[in-house]
Amino acid sequence: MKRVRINTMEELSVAIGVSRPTLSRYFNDPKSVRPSTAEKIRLGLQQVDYIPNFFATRMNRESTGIVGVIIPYLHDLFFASLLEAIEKIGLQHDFTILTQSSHGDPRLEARAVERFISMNADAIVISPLGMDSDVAALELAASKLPVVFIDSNLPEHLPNVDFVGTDNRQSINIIVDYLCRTGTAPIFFSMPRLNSNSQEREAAYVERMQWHGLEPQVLIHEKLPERWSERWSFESYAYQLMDEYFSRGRYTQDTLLCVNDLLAIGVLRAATRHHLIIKPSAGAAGIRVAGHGGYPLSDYMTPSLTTVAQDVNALAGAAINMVIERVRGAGSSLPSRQLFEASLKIQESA
Amino acid sequence: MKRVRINTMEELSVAIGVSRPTLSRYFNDPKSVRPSTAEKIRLGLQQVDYIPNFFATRMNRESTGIVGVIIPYLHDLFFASLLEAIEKIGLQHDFTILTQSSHGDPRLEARAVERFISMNADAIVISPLGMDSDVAALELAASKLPVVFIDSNLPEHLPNVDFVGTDNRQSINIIVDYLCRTGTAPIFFSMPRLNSNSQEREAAYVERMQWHGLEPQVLIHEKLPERWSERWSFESYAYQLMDEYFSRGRYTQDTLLCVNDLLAIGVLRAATRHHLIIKPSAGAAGIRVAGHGGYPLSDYMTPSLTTVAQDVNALAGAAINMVIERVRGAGSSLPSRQLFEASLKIQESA
DNA sequence: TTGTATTTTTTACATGCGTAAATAAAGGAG
DNA sequence: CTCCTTTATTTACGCATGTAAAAAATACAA
Repeated sequence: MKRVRINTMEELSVAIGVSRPTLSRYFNDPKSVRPSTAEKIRLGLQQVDYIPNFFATRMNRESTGIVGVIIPYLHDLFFASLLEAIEKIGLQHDFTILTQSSHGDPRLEARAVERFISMNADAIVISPLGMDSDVAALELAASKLPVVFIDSNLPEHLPNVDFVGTDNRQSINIIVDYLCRTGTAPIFFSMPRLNSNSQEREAAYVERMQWHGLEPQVLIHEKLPERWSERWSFESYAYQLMDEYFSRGRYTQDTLLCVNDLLAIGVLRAATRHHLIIKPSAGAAGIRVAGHGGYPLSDYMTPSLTTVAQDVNALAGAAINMVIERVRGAGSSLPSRQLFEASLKIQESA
Repeated sequence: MKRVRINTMEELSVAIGVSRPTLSRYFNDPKSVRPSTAEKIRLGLQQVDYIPNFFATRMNRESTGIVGVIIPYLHDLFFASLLEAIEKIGLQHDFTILTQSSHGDPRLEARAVERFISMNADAIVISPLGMDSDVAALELAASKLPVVFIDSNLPEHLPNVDFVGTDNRQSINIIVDYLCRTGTAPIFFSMPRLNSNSQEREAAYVERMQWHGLEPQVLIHEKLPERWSERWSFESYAYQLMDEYFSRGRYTQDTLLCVNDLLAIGVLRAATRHHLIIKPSAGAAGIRVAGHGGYPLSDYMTPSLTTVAQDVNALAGAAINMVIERVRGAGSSLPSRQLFEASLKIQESA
């Protein structure tokens, strides 16, 4: 900790003996002032405690360097790892990453969007809630600054919005193919009123099953919890539902392909509680469970979860690259849509 | 979405027909203008798209309403749930919660602290990295605004910093007592160079074991991963270490009390991979595993994890209350230190 | 040495809004 | 209807910095 407490650049300028604008230029690019001046400032800064005001530095500036990130839910490790990847890559590009969680609530999502607009953020990277998102707020945002959807999309595709996500058709195909090849045909387990991914994956599942000449079977309950937060508690939802089914002896010898890993974790837990035989050897009867997403803790489940892993780093990198392109570029290019392949992760559960 | 695009309050004032300062007062408190004027403004706002500039509104204001939250690590669900609790409670008190993750890196932590100083945040709520934290940066922060440590503390207690945490002595006592009562005495499994909690818990463990007249036994490896991010990957660290031990037949019939739940999850996974008998019935030989923290997914492990659950909501609520007190109050009161009890959560693993 | 071209630095204004002080309007009593 | 009190609105200034334009300093050649 240094000695003198300096609060404004004005104070600093008299303390060091250069004009305030010169300091301003130095902070934005030390090479934009004469080397002797830069050295003088550098030495002066070592004697004092000075931190430029965040708001003032961003008030009258063409680019704030802020990238706002909005995710639906913090306690889903998929989003946590996605966010970490975005933060790390964004940091490398000298962006200031600010994050808001919508807590599964569309009103909070809309508020977060407005907050980033009000900050003149360079761009917004958002994993939208989906069905329930406030489309008007997102449209307003897209009309004012670059918006990149990541991982999930809105039902009605917005113009002027870029998209980075996983190729659900590819990912579902490889997991369906694997499951069909190694045992009974999978039943697709989903949740209603989610985002674009759940719909896309279900459609891809149905299509691929028909391609195999098999009858698609979708397990989905229309009844949803009332509260937003519970609506996104996949694992507990799946556990409760399957616990009931298993008690009645249903689905105990089937292969369940879950729309995401958290659902699969809930299913797994229900299955182990009911002492069901998981991933039976050839010929024997038992249940198999597969997920989708590549949840960070899937390796630590017992049995470890067979899934298709999304490439979080690729998604994050692509999103930041799109932001850079929009910020640098003329901004008149068409909205881009970038899909990444997922990789099959065969473990113990299927 | 509305019609007219309005960018500044100035534009809005001519559009509605009241002066700009009147609008400013209306936004800060609609009741501070005449009802007829308020109604006029309200109607006018429905015709336009206007979002006040975030920076400008916080520039020349006594209180910014911003509470900065800094957590070490996003992909630890304990911190994720802590953060969610803080955000929700903070929101109820009309604070603007901004979050930064230090990604386990003390330089990023220091940068986050400086960022919130530069924003004139009303307060900082931080779960410090601990040993590796930049003390100077935190001291500087504490000299400028209220700082509340949550969950973990620094080795050297800073003056002027409030603390909200779990009563480690109480939590360790109840889990040690339970384990001693129901089977072999626990071995304490920890990681070196963590935060204050690991030291406190170890000390509490040693003390309680001696109180029971038992020999304390601590399992700890001094070798740590080089990279910050890996240093905080508890589950993989624990898995690798215990996998090796189990291969050599060590600890396969002991009771392991882990300093946190993620370590326990790693241990559990190693144990199930080695087909060890977990939580043996009375008399039989086998391993028991207990954690500490109340990790959200501990119910979904197989076997489900026996642990002591920290009260995340209580911690978050107390932290926000301290912030409110510091902001409202004269601010001259002594630093407070508030500890919460944890509750024993007996499940399948011990 | 002087004049010109090329940096650097400074002066002056801008950013969008909060807020104290000054002014105007409304309300009520006589 | 007039005057005074109370409340509401406006004028004027401030916040901490960025940045274009003007002024000064430097560099270099003749």
